[in-house]
Amino acid sequence: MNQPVNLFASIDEISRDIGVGKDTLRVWERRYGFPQPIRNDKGERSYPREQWDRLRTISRLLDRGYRPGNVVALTAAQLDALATQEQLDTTAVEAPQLDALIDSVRQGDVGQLQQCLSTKLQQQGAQQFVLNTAAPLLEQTGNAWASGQLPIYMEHLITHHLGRTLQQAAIECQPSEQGLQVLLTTLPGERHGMGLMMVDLLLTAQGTRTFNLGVETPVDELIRACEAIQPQVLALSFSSVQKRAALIGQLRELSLKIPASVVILIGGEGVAKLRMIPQRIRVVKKLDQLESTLNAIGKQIKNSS
Amino acid sequence: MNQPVNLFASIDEISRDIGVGKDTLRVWERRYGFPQPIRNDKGERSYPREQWDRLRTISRLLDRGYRPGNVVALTAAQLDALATQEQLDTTAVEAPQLDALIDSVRQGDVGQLQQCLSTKLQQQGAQQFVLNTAAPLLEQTGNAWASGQLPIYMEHLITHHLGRTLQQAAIECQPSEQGLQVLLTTLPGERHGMGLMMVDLLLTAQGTRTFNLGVETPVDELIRACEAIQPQVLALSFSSVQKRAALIGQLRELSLKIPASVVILIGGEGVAKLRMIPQRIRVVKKLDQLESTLNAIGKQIKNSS
DNA sequence: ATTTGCTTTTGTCTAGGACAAATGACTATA
DNA sequence: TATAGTCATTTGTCCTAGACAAAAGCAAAT
Repeated sequence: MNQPVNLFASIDEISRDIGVGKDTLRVWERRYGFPQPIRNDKGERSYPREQWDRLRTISRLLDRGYRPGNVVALTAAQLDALATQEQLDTTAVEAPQLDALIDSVRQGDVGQLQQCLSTKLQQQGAQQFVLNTAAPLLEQTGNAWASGQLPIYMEHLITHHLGRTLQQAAIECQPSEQGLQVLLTTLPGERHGMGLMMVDLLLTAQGTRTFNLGVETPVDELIRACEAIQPQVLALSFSSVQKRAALIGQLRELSLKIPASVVILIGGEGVAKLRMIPQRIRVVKKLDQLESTLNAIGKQIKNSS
Repeated sequence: MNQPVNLFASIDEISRDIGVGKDTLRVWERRYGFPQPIRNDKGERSYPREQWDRLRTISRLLDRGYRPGNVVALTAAQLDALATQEQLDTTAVEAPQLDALIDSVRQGDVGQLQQCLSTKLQQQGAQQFVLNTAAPLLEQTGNAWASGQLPIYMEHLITHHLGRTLQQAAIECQPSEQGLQVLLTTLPGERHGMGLMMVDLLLTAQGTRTFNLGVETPVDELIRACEAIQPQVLALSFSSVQKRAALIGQLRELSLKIPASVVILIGGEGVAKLRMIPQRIRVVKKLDQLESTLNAIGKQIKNSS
């Protein structure tokens, strides 16, 4: 009764679920011998549940910087060992409380989640809420999902309510009329909007006026948006970077074509390892550095004007 | 200065932007002779801006029920003729006001947009706001984008603020403790969450308690979610249906494996043409029928208990 | 400690074939 | 007139196997 319902999944489902291209899945099979799906009557790949789970773990490890050649071919046991080790390494400060939160969702009590988030928001204020609750909760949830402890629908549920709370908080902030104007988005390929919303709230709470374009704005559109809105800062969020080359290219294009008066800011876990970043682009490696960075920019602009 | 910046786009960009698979793009080229991208120095397809625009129009027409064989090979002029015709057919009631709204965004005045949405929400109340403003605005925006009148970043901007307004409205509603509980999501492949949010607000405004799982919840996860949350109603939203077969299959699976006590509700533009829908699934073809349908369900459940 | 060059790894693209599901047109039945 | 059944056509997705450039790792030299 509580068994997984779909024992097998198509390459399309797998690809979407773990965020790895179909071509890549096929080439892994060719090169590393894993995954090794059975074929259905049409000759199409059909991935058993167990391989699906394993691929999910692999995908997570790749996000952490491991390389396919070193993890794709590992046995399930080796993989789990690595995964738990990784997870321990990054356990957050407020872990127990967040675990309790996730547990409440696990038991079907969504009201509890919503209420708890609101309470924490009240207690901590917007900025601390983002740094101490929202970000770690997201991380924790992701870990729980990756290790199969949390079904994806619960991750959805948590994400949704977290987003809701963030947005509400942002609406309640009164942006000062004369503060900085920040244009906020992600580049094509980055579908995670959560980081965006956290940044949005952080900035809004600080009195900055934000224009959140949502996810995946094409570069040329972004350039046009800058011309139309004329912000002082353009902030881009990256959760994980798959195509470093494309990204660098896009950044370079931006740095050439965006008016020099606009400060370009990039941040998120995905940019930590990047090199070859064009000069004028400033990197914010951690969320808690955002505020000070922005203050610095504010002063800088004030002085120069 | 106001010219498009990227004169050429890769197959990946095109595919993501217009929502058509890469394989499909290649096979269109083979079969219909369009698009006919030039090749870059690596031999890869490189789509000129003009073909990109044309593909976007085509994609829109396909959503309206046209078939590839009949529209992909058309000349740009023929295509435009068809598109404008289609657009005229569906012009909404409150069009002029909405056009003004879109115009304000076009001129870079986002504050105006946000404020206008809030005002309309206050004036009309949640339900009328969804029916008369949100839904038509989305439609109108989509049309403007498809015909190239509105850059995609503006569509993003509008969508974002609309979503924000909807969520805020939903938060302000007080769900009655004893009303219906509705689980809300989309199936994998349907990435449009806007319909979801509109439905969420409509229901919440009505006193229903909603659990919004966000987009693309896999079927088996959905089944588990139903077991955990035990809602009275499961509502699924579809904006456009690409793979009818897969959808019907998923619906059938749901109808078999979801407890019989749960009413399954599907709605959205995508389901209007569906046949072969399993008996127990109820279809809501238009947003304004949602309220009465849900009331009926509420009574039905009350009587039977 | 940073730059330069070399080797291996890795993701994505290409071509053309195949096939089942979906659609549309046509026919036969109530 | 409407509904159900049959057949041909249309259409999206998957397949194989090869190719290649960009990224990452590593070593040597500045």
